[in-house]
Amino acid sequence: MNPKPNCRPDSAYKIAYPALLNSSQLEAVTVKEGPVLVIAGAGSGKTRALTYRVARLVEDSIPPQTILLLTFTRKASQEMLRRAANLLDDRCRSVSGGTFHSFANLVLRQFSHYLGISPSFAILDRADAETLVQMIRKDLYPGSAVSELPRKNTLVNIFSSAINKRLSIQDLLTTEYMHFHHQKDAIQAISDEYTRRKKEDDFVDYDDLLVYLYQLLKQHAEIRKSLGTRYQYIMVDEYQDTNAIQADIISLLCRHHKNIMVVGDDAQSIYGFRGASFENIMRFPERFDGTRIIKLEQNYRSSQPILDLSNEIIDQAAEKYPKRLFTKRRNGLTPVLASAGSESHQSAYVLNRIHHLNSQGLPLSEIAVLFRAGFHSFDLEIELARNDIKYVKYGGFKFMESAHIKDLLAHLKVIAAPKDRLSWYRILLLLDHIGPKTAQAIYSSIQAGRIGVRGIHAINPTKKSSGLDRLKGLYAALSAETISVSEMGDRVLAYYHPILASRYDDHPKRLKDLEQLVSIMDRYSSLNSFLSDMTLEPPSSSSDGTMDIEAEAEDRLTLSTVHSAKGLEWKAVFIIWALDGKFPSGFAMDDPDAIEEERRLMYVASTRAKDHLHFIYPENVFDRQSQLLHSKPSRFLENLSESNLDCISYP
DNA sequence: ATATGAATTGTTTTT
DNA sequence: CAATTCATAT
Repeated sequence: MNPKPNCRPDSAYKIAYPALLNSSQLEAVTVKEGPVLVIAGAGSGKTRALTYRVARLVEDSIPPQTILLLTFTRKASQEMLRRAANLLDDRCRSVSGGTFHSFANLVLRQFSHYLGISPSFAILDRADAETLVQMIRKDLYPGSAVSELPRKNTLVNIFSSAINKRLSIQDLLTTEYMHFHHQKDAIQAISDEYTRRKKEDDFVDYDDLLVYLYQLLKQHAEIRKSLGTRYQYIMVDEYQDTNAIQADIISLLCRHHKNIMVVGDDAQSIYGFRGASFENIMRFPERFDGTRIIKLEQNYRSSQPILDLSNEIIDQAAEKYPKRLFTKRRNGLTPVLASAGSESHQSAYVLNRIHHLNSQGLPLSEIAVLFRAGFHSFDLEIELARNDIKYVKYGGFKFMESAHIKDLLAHLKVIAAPKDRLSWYRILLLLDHIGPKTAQAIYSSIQAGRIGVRGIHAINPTKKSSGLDRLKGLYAALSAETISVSEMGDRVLAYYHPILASRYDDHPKRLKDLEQLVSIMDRYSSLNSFLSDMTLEPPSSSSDGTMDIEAEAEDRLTLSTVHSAKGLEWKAVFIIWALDGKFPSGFAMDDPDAIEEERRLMYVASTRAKDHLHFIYPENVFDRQSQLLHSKPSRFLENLSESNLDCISYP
C-alpha cells in the first residue's frame, strides 16, 4: 500500500518524517520520481508537504540548485525555503524558487538572443501597457470618438485574455466581447501595432514573458535539454491558478525526466479572469502518463462547524474533484451571518467584535477582515483609524501604480534601459513647456546618439528650459561609476521633489511613499534586480518593505482582498459586504462560469478561519452601476442548513 | 504646442 | 468621485 521509493531506512534521516506527517503527506514528501498530482484541500498542510519535500530531496543528496519551486508569489517560495532550511540546514536556501514570471525573466535575460530580443528589455507593467496602447490608438485612429473603440483598459484586457486563453482576437471577440465585435478589424490592427512597437522599443509585457519562455523551450531543443538538466526536480504550487501556457512550459521543462509535482486545489481556483483554468489541474493525469494522485483531505486549520459550512458552500459547485475535508477539531462556534442596517453599522459590528475578541486575549494579528474588492474596506478603515486600531492592508490599491512612484522609477528605468520610450516621455512631460511633441523630438535625438542616457546631454532646447538643464545635471551625477543603488534613489528624489511639490497638493504624503521606496532600494546592489523586482513582485501592502521587521513585531489587524488572502489563515475572520451584488460581484451575475468562480472565492474566504467566522452585509444598498437595490445576503450563504449558520440582526 | 479648466464617464480580483 | 477626455486660451 505504502510504497517505499527510497531504500534508506527512516532512521538514516535527520528529520523524523513519519512522526511529523500524516500518511498522505508522507507519501507526497517521499515520492521522488515521476509525475505527481497532489490534490490538497484548504488547510490540509500542502505548504508543509512541499517544505518537507524540499528538505527530503536535499537530504537525499539532490543538489539544491537542481530543484525548482514555482509558486504564486515570491514571498511564498521564500517562506517555504526558509522553513525547509530551519528543518534541515542552509543548503535549502539555494533551491531555485520564484514565480513563473520571475523565472521566465531570469531565463530570458540569459537567452534573449535566441528570440531576437534585447537582453536589456524593459518589463511593461499593466499601466505601462495601457499607456502604450493608448498612444497607438491615438496614432492609428486620431479623432475617433471615445465610444467608437474600447477603452485602453479594455483593449489590454482583450489582448491579454486572447494570449492566456490561447484564442485569436477574433475568436475571443465572438465569445466574450460580442459588443465590440463590429470593431474587430480596428482592435486587431491596434494589437498588431502593439506587438510591433514592443519589439521595436525592447518592451516585454507580463504575457510576453511566458510566451517567449514557451517559444524558447519549444523551438530550441538544446536549451530545453540544458534547462531540463539544470532543473531535475520541479514543483509547482497553486497549480489550479496556472494557465495553458504555464502548463505547456512545465511540460517542456520536464520532458526529459518527468520529475514534476504539482500541488493545488480545484475548489480554490480564483484566477480565471487572468486566463487560469482549473482544466489544467483536472487534466494533469491525462497529460502525464502514470501520474500518481495523492489527496490531502485532513484539515488542520478550521473547527468542524467552519468546515461544515465551507463544505456546504462548495458542495453546490458545478464541477470538482470529489473530496471531503475532515478535521479532528470536533468542537467550535457556529459561523454567524449578521445583517447590518447600513455600511456604518457593518463597520460598527466588526469593531465591536474585534474589541470583544481582543479583550478575551486574541491578538489583532490573529484577526482578519476580508472583502471582494479593495475599496470595500474604505469605511471600515476610517473607523479603525478613529478607534486607533493598527492594521495592514493587502490588495486593492497598488502602490506601484501611483503617479509619483512611477515618476521616480521612470528616472531610474532609463538608466537600465535607455531605449525605454515610455519612461523618457514620462520624465520629459514632467518638465515645463514640454508636451507630447517636444518629448517625441527629444526622445528621437537621444536615441540618435546611441549612447544611452548620456544622449540627454546633446539636447539643445530651442526654447530656454531650466528643467532640461536640471535633468542633465541629474544624469551627470547618476553616471558616476561608484554610485550605489540607494544613492541613485536619493539623487532622483532630490531632483524630483520640487516637481512633486508643484504638482500635488498632498505632496507630503507622497514624499513619504517615495522615501519608503528609496529605503527599499537599500537592499539592492544592482539596479536591474531592483527594477525587475518592482515590476514582478511589487510590495503588496501599504507597509510592506521597510518596516517588515517592525510590522511583524507590532500587533496589527489584517485587511485583505480575498485574492490576496490565498494561502493565509487567522483565528478570527470577518467577511464584509457578503451582499448579493457585491459578493458575488454584480459583474459576474449573467455568466454562470463567473458565478462559479465567485463561489470558489467565497470558499477560499471562509476556509481562512480557524475558530471564528462572521459574514456581515449591509441591508438596502443602492448600487448606481446596476441601478439596483441590493438587500439580500450573498447567494452562497442562502439555503444552507440552519445548524451551520447563525443568522442575526445588528444592531 | 502647451496649459488649464470643464465635462464626462465608468467603477473587481493580479503576475 | 477620481481619472480621463474635450474645448478653449495663452
